[in-house]
Amino acid sequence: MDSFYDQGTLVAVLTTQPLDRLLDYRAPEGGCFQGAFVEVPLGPRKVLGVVWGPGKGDFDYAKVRSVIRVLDAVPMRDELRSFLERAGDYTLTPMPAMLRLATRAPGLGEAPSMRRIYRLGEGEPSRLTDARRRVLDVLRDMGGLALTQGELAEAAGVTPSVIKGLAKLGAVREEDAPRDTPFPRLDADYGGKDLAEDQAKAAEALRAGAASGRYGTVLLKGVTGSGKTEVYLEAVAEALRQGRQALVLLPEIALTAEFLTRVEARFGAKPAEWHSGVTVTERRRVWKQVAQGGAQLVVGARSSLFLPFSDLGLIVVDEEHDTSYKQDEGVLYNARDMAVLRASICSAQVVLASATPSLESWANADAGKYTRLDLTSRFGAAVLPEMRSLDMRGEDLPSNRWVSPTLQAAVRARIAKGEQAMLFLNRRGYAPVTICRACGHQIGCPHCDARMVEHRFLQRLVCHQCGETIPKPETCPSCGAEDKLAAVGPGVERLAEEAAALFPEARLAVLSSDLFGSARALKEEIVRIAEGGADIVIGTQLVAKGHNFPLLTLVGVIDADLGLQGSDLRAAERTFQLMRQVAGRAGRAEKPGVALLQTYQPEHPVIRAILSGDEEGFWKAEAEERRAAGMPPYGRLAGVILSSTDVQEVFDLGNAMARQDAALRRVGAQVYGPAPAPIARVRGRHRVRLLVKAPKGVALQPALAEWAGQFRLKGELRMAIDIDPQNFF
DNA sequence: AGCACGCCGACT
DNA sequence: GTCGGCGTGCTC
Repeated sequence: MDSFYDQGTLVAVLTTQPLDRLLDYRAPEGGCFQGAFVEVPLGPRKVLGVVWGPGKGDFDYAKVRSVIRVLDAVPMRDELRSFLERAGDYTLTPMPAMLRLATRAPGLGEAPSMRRIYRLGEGEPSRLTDARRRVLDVLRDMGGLALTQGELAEAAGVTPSVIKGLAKLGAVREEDAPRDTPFPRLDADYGGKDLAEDQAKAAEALRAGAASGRYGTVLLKGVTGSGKTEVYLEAVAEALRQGRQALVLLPEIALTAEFLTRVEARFGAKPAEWHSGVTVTERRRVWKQVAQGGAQLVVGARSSLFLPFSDLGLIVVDEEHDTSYKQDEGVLYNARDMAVLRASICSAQVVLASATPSLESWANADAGKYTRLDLTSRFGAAVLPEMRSLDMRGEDLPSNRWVSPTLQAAVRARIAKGEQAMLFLNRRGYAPVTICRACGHQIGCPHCDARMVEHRFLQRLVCHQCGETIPKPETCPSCGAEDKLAAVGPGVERLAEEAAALFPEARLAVLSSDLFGSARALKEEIVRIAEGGADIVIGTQLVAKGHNFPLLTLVGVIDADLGLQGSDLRAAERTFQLMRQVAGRAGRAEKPGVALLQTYQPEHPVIRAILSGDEEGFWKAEAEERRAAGMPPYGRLAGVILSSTDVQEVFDLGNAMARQDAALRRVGAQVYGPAPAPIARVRGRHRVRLLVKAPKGVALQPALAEWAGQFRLKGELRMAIDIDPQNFF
């Protein structure tokens, strides 16, 4: 049970201000509970804080100030407090920053705001006009439910003055109701579907886990279209039956709309939604209702892991391999790992769902830490696509053309049958490089070391690193030559241009994240395509993320080699996941699909693993390589990124850090670098990277903290420590 | 994060 | 002599 502190006793308060320790305050009038959200004086300001525990009493008692007030919010539970502490320890993030993650709700402490609502009253209007009757009819149809003035006026087709008039007569009742209302109850037994045999088996295992009331992690592996979602929704249903809350994490906001519809079909109502696209009032409602138990299910982005659940019993991480679960700015955490941590603290179940699990999760299942459930058969009549490589060394293709004759013929055959074909290229824009044919100059970003990517659609050059855009120059910025700038290499926009020339009668649709102003527009386009509104779909990574295109029977992967090269230790794994997912697009409904992979290295182990469908073989080989190299998940890595506007400064600090590494050597860790980070300049800041590699099982974080703590950061210098780095830039 | 204190260069 | 640059330190 949470402790209570009487008025005047010392309490230690964690604030959202970047202080490196807790501060003592006197408990306010009326006392406060541990975990209470409070407003405290800090110098001349009032700041947000949480009562973290008893005061230490090591500060001059006369100088200790009082908590100003306890905010109107459910006190933070012990479970969330210890989650924040352990997540902060793990990621080496200062506690104030962790608290900020957990308090990202505007007006969190304000008294519940009210709004005026209208329901049917007792009185009879003296004169029943047409407009007045419509209003009363609407309210009668609501069966006692109340509406806001705006809602009522619109539903009845009247102006607000009609409602005001009825209110005066007592025919409708005016009331004040809290704005932050609970979410509609979800019915665990509302719309269950018939499950295929292996789905039913997996669902039963998940239900048993959710009913156990204990911690456990399940890796739910199922090929695209095997019905993973239906299966894990059964785990959600069980958590709801147990009276506990559930959280479903999705990697991409664009996927939530489709998912919400499925939840509604299964549980009869929409769940709470939490991501950057949600309005501020709705965010506050979600935050408060999650704490009060008025939200049973939250669907959200990684930040929803830090919501103040009153009794969280299940966390689903959908597409658990997705790299966007790793935050790469601000607090660097991996939502997949943090989900497991939070679940272990609050005795919840975790479901990691993926068609192509990360090597980490595969290894954890292999080692027996996670339970593994496999869905093998695809739902309905669909079967896995047939996959073949197209050896580009044998294809006759002019330069600046990327669709091989073999692929062209395959596309034509599909269109002729009234089916859809997809051309996949994981490169946004028109051309990745703009080069001057006179002097060889490549146009780069003025602030970063990245090349500017031509976006013909926008008629500009765009830096994919910092977002800088410039109009496409007429003359070479280096030698001044006119009309010599050439677009080199393919992007989806250019691929679309080529496809339009190759297949003039076909209807094309291009799916690239930067062609849509909003998630809604993108969603509409996806629906249009799914309904047969296009013959050829041209897309980037976006298309690999779980949309259902029933008419699609051919996927052509334009450059299967993209991503195989490079120094990224996960390049092979990523390529494997991406290729399998894209290939999984083909033939999800009744029509069997074919996936054709254009490659210059058909004998590459990754390409061969994809084609042979020997996933276990791929994982085992990849795991063996990582084990031999002492790399994650069989060893530990941490990245240190130093940045400054001054190049010399960053390298000086990097070298000093590499030299004074005694704290690291003591635990058997090694430092590599400093090296220019792969993108050595971002938004005008020079970046240098050090990599720390340690054996598995050593206490790496304390050693890193001691090591990094030796160095004082002056002026513009910044240091970010990235535990378990995913992106190697 | 803010804000105050404090120690060195160009102004009335 | 003083106004102000931002480096350093403190906030219960």
